[in-house]
Amino acid sequence: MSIELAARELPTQYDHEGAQNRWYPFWKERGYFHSEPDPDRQPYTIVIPPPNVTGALHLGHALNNSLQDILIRWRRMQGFNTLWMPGTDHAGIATQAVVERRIFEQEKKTRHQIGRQALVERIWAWKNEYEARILGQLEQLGCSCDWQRTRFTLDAVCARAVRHTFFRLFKDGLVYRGKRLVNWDTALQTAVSDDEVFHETVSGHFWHFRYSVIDPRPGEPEFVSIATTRPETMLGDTAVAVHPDPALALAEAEAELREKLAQASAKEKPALQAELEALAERRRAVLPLLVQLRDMARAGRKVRLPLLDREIPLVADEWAKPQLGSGCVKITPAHDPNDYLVGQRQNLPMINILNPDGTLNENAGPYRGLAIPEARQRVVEDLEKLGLVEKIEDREIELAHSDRSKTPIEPYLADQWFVKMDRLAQSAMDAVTDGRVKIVPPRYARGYLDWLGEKRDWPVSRQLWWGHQIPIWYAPTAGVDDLARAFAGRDDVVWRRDEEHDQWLICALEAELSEDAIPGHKLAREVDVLDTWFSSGLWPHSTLGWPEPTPELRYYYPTSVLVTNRDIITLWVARMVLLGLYNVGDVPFRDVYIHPKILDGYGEGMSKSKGNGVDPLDVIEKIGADSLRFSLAYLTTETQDVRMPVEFECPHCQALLEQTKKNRMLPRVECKKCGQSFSTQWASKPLDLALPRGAVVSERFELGRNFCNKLWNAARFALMNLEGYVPGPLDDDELAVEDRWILSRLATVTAQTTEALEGYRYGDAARALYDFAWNEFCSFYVEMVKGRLQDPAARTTAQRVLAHTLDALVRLLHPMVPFITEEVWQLLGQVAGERGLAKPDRAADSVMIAAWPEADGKRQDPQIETRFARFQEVLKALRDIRSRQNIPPKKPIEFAVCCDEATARLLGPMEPYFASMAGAKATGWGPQVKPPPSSISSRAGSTEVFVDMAGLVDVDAEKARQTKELKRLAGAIAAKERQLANENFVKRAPAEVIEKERTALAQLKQSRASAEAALAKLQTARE
RNA sequence: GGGCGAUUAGCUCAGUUGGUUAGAGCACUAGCUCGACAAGCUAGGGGUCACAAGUUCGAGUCUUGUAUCGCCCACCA
Repeated sequence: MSIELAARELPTQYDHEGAQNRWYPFWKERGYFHSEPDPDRQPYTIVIPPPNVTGALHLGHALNNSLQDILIRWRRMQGFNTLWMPGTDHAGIATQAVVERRIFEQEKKTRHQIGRQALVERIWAWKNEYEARILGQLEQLGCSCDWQRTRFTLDAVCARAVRHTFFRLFKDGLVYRGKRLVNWDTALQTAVSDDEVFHETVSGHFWHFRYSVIDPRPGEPEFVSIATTRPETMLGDTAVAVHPDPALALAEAEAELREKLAQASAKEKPALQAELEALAERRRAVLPLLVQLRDMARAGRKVRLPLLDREIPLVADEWAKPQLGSGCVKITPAHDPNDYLVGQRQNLPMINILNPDGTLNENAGPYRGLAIPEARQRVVEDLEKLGLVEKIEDREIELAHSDRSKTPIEPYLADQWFVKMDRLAQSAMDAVTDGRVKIVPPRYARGYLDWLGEKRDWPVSRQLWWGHQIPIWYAPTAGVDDLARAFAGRDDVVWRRDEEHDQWLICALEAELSEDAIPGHKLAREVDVLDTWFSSGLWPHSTLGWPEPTPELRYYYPTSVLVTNRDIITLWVARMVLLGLYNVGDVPFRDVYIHPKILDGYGEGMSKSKGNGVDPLDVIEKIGADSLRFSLAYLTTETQDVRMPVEFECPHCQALLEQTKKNRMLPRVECKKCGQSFSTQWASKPLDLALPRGAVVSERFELGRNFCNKLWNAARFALMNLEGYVPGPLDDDELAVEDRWILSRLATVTAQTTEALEGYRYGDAARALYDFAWNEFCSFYVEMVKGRLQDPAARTTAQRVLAHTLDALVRLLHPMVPFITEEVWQLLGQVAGERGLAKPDRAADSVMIAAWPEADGKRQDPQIETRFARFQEVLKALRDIRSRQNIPPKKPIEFAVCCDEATARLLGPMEPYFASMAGAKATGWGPQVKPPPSSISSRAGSTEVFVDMAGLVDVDAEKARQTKELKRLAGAIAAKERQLANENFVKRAPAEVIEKERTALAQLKQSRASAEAALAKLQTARE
């Protein structure tokens, strides 16, 4: 069969599924993804932000990984030795919470009923399932990861890095154990970090209580008033605070308010005014009392804590704001972050009243054993009986909730492990400040520096079962000599005194210490595990084999770029920088590229916990990974997040159903149009899964789909026309005008694409290629070359340029659309195995390993591009006239162009193309051209195109158009004349700008004259 | 409360050092099955560039303020 016939049999629609199934295994089998250190080549390395194994990937991940793959594929083609390190994150608390919830739903068992070992086994099973799914999704996306190096943050290699890091930190005194107030999740019974807490407004109350002053002297108040939103915490009160200088504090508050008032808008003023008056009133009414209480506090006076009958001191502390409430505040150091600070400052006892499960402990006296809500109710009732409740207000409260269990957070005093941040944080700040790590876009550096600048110690222990167990053993009874004897000669064991608990802390590097490692004493293993960011913070070097000085570590580290989103700049990026510097002595990556976020149709970020994450799987199945990837790249611009409204496609009637907030995560949906139900990507129960599957799609991906299809058909055209292709050097003298033009454009676009990718400007690169491929290659080059492909004399050169241009285009597009470009590359290889202009070469076995095109500056030809611009203008004018006058597409027309000599010379060689592309025959061009007696005109820049109508004119339509045009011109001329009449403009604007404006005005006037003439002629024609 | 970003066509978004009366995709209208492509081709309609003031010969672009939306951080006994 001839090549042409074979090509004709290719489907007119790109078969994405076939290409994906063909080429991914092909690449993988040939080892293209794999990288080995090679000192002769320059490395280019990316470590994947390891996705959590909590669930399947969504479109946000699809974006993140597409962008990485684009960089990796592009750099690979540029000749770098590229490594893309894949893997997944155990995601400690998140994964454990998901699995615990699942077990509770299905078996009604808590983790304590199941036990540590069994639960961990269940989580491993979950991890295996989702890891496989996630890695499969990455493959479907086309990611060219080095799968042989796949890591998991909890695997043996990463575990070893964790042990070594912790050991070093412990040895250097950078990790310590201490009591701190933590966010306690009473459901999961673990501390959670600030980042795992969200606030929700709930309606609650504000209770005002009285504590009686002990032995009030004459003139002294008998009570102090305090207020709280959590009455039960009063059981843990250890003081009542009043401001040390209430007068000054009030004055300052007033001054501040006045300043605000001075700058406030009229709308805000009344409220501020009222506030100011209230403050003045307070100064009169409350201040004396506060001063008195302050003096009492200084004298060491006490109040009686009701219910528990405890004496607690009055203290003077700035935390008590005289402008708020009664001006006095109860202090519960063990259950409130601010009170905790007061407790530290004032040396107050810290009384913990809670058990880990959220019930009250023995410190709560008679309330012991009650859960918080009951305790709250009882405390209020009992205080009411004592007449100590002043009033109860309704109030909206921003209540902290755990992100994981969705239950309220209790501030809770617990022993935790911390990493000292001062030195480490500083090192990470310096790395960004001095440019060793470059954050793109640069505005994100600020948040990073601010956050690190606080240098808050990092709480790293979690009371979980899923994670890296902290390698610490407690020796409460042993003495320092026992330790020295037991671990004599071992440099893999270090110990440190824990004064607070009067015990030794022992850290072992890799060995597990047995209970009786110290003869005569019992060791207890720390049961807590490390924060998940501890192990992911090591990711860039742990995956490369650290602490071993592996060839990989030496060669690939520091990695080239980290591609991630802004949510985890502090949590993760900052930790990687400081731990990388600490462990390896160098930054983990040169660049950090922060990409946009994918938002759902309601502007909310996609996340697994919110449930609005859309699995890209439906999109890939429906329109292919290439379409998805190209669309995402096209949408990746610098400042704008990507809003991605999605729809369900009913499998019964193909209706598109909007994804609403309500239905967005439902396992089954009922079609509004046909009434039948279908399952969605969230289905998990057999009953739902049995239904036909409705895909989640978004019309926003049609851009990519249409583009891929356009590319596919351009390739089909080329293949159909490469019969008899003979490779050979190109003779520049034989190049037609369209050849020179497309080669010029190709050189420019190649440079633009490369430049855009270098600056992580994906959207620019995608746009440049989209416009070139569609509007230049397809719409003009292919159309213009058709004639020569039928002409035996011109065919060879035309084929060579066509094959070369397609070849280059496919290469440029490969990083974004890997599958279709490979498909085309392989097909092209069959008919044109050797390609290239000056000296054709055998094409690479795969476009994936083909060389990235270099912009050939010598091919850039401004003159030919100007010629094309003129040509395109005239062509558009002709088509415009044809369309407006309803001249049938096939009816030949004749036209003349009135223009200057230079333009005439440019247009001359284009004559045949007017015939082939607009069915129009030129009768003349130049300044001498006179309009035919019956003609329609259209202006294009400085030229005017006349089409000989010979009785075809639709007079009314044309008159309307010319009138409208005249109006537009009048406006434009007026604007220009105004500008040119402005003395300042003429005086100050650069000469070239003025000249440009003058020329433009002259042109506009000329256009107006011809429009008037045309209109006049139409009037006559009518009569 | 502090910080960051946004506001341009019905929708989703581009718009470079300030320089013709502002562009794309989708949607819409009209016409096209001509040997690459109807997921297409050709043409068209559609915008007071959020608002106000300022700088400038000239502002979508720079400055200030206002409004609205989103995100991050902190805090609210």
